[in-house]
Amino acid sequence: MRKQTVTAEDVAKRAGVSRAVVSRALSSNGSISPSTKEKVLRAAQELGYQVNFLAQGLNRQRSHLIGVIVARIGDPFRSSLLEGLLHEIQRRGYQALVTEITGEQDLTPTLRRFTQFRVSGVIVTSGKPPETLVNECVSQQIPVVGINRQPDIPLVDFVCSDNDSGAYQAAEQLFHSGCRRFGWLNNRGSTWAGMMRGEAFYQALHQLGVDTQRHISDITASEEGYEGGFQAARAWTGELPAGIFCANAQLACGFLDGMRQRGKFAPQDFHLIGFDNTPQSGQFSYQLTTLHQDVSEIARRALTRLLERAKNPLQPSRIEWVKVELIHRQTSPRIG
Amino acid sequence: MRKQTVTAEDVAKRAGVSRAVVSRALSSNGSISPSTKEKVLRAAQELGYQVNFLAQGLNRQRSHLIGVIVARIGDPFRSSLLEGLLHEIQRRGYQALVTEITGEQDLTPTLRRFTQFRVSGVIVTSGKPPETLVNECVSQQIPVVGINRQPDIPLVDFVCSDNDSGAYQAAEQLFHSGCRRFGWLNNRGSTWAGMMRGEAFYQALHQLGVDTQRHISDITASEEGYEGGFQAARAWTGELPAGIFCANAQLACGFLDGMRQRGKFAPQDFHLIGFDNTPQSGQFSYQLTTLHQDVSEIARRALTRLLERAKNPLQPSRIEWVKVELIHRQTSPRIG
DNA sequence: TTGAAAGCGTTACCAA
DNA sequence: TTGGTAACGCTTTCAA
Repeated sequence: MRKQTVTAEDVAKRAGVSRAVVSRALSSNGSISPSTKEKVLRAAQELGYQVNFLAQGLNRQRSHLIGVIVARIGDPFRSSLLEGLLHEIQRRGYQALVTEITGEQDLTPTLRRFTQFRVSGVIVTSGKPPETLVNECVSQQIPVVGINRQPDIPLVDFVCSDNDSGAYQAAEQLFHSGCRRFGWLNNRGSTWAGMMRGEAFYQALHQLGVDTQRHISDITASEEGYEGGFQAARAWTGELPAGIFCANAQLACGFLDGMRQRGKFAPQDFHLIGFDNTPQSGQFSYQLTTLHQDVSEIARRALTRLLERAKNPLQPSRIEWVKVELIHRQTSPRIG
Repeated sequence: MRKQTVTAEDVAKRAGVSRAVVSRALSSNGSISPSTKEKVLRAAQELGYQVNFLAQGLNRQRSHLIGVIVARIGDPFRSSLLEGLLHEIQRRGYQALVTEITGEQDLTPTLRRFTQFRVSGVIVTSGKPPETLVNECVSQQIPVVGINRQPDIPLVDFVCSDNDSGAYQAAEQLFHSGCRRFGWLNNRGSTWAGMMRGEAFYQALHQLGVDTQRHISDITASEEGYEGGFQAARAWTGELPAGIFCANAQLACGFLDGMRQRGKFAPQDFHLIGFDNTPQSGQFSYQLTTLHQDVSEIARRALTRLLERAKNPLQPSRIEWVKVELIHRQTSPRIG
């Protein structure tokens, strides 16, 4: 019975050279004459040689793996972000190691596992990794980048959608549509990004001359997602604000439906602007005016930051803000 | 400058034993006295020792990685299936290697990459891997399991939702609701699962005494997903069938919206039953009657099959049908 | 430009 | 029960 897998040794033998030469031919790392290189390549081809990434990684102290931490993939925005990341990771010749966490407590074992695989980098799209853990990564020269997370960890880069700009655009759209009473819809225990959007919304309205104490109401959902928005709408008792801004699309769609059930519709009875521009928000039944997050661009930048920091691990932390764009749909139609 | 990573050697030194003993203490594989085992474990703990999975995998010829092939994660059903798989993979102590493919042509490089990482198994949720490639896996003792794929590859196991049963349940529900003219909605270039559902629907209606030649119409969407269903509804010219069964939830929601735009509503103007029970299908705006696919159960069985075949690579191919359940909602209300 | 050899960190076999 | 040692497959000095 012959050996199952063909190794560099086999290729070397066939090409009449040494293992070392084979390595050089394939990694184009170290000098080699064009003719032997071709000879080796042909031999490798003929034998169907495939590098053993485990051995390669062990030797180089780094695999071609990139760890991705996600949560609640069922959420449409999250899954589209993951899709963007996978695409970009593969495009750059890496392979994604994906872990879904269900809470902060999963972060430690996950990050640890990633280091055990000697990943080339870690992308965090959910949770807030404890600083000590991140330091472990840093000390092992593993770059970490956070997406839409609070950018306050040294030596970690962040790529975030421009929440401020989004909130301003929303505030202006609502204000110039004639709204004078406003609502801010978010769920209890929101993400950092959600909270940023809320704060910026208040600020923007303040700058537009709105009395933020008296004319903005917080609408707080007791849970996240569609269900949270739905319940919040059903539970709302006060007067309905004319213009409502919402932390994300799922909440917004739920709110829309909850209000619909009470016989209230946008844009007739209130305006509503969401965030994320998930596929669902564009569907006929919702047609939600919303801020588009450019997941492809976010993914591209995240990878760029990762690879750059791999070369230069101690450079200061960088934060990149990715432009968001207001998509005008029915729940707050374009003005004029 | 001290060494960056702590190795088994370091632990051995500290515990006053050999590397081999350390290995045994951690893998509980090979005999070791309880006292030394504890000693080693403590030393490992104190040093914060973590096994290098690359080295381990290289030696054992198998990593603790499981490759997962997906496509269009943006689709709600697909992302929930992925979620289920990730959960199950992690629960069993493995780590998922996820690759998104955009077409059949991505399959070969992906599968090849998986073998280069010496994965413990491959789960295919999209695409139909060429038999030669699968044989490569088989010859390397890498188990492959397909989910909702056509079960016709030797030495590969399959886990599928019970499309037949689902189609029968749908047919009965529609028939007993009084429908006598039927429609089957699917998109051009559908998946195998979609086609199975259609065939079974025809069969079921036939058994119920329906003249399948004259009383069932094919409604064929020119593209998949919501958009496809929406367009199909807008483009439909014939008489609207009383009871429509649809290959999946996205198509169904799109169809519902497309009809809604034309002033036609379910269940007043027609009945509609979808497949998948995605979160969206339960939302207030759709309330789609649909067949629930149990993704957790599918994931569990897939992993079970994978691990079992790892032990016994040459056993005959197995197909498991996972029960589906009709969820009664508004588009075809429960009878009686 | 090439080859020999020394690792990379584990595990598994074989003696002791 | 233990320790030595030979793999696992690749990369990378260092000489030649």
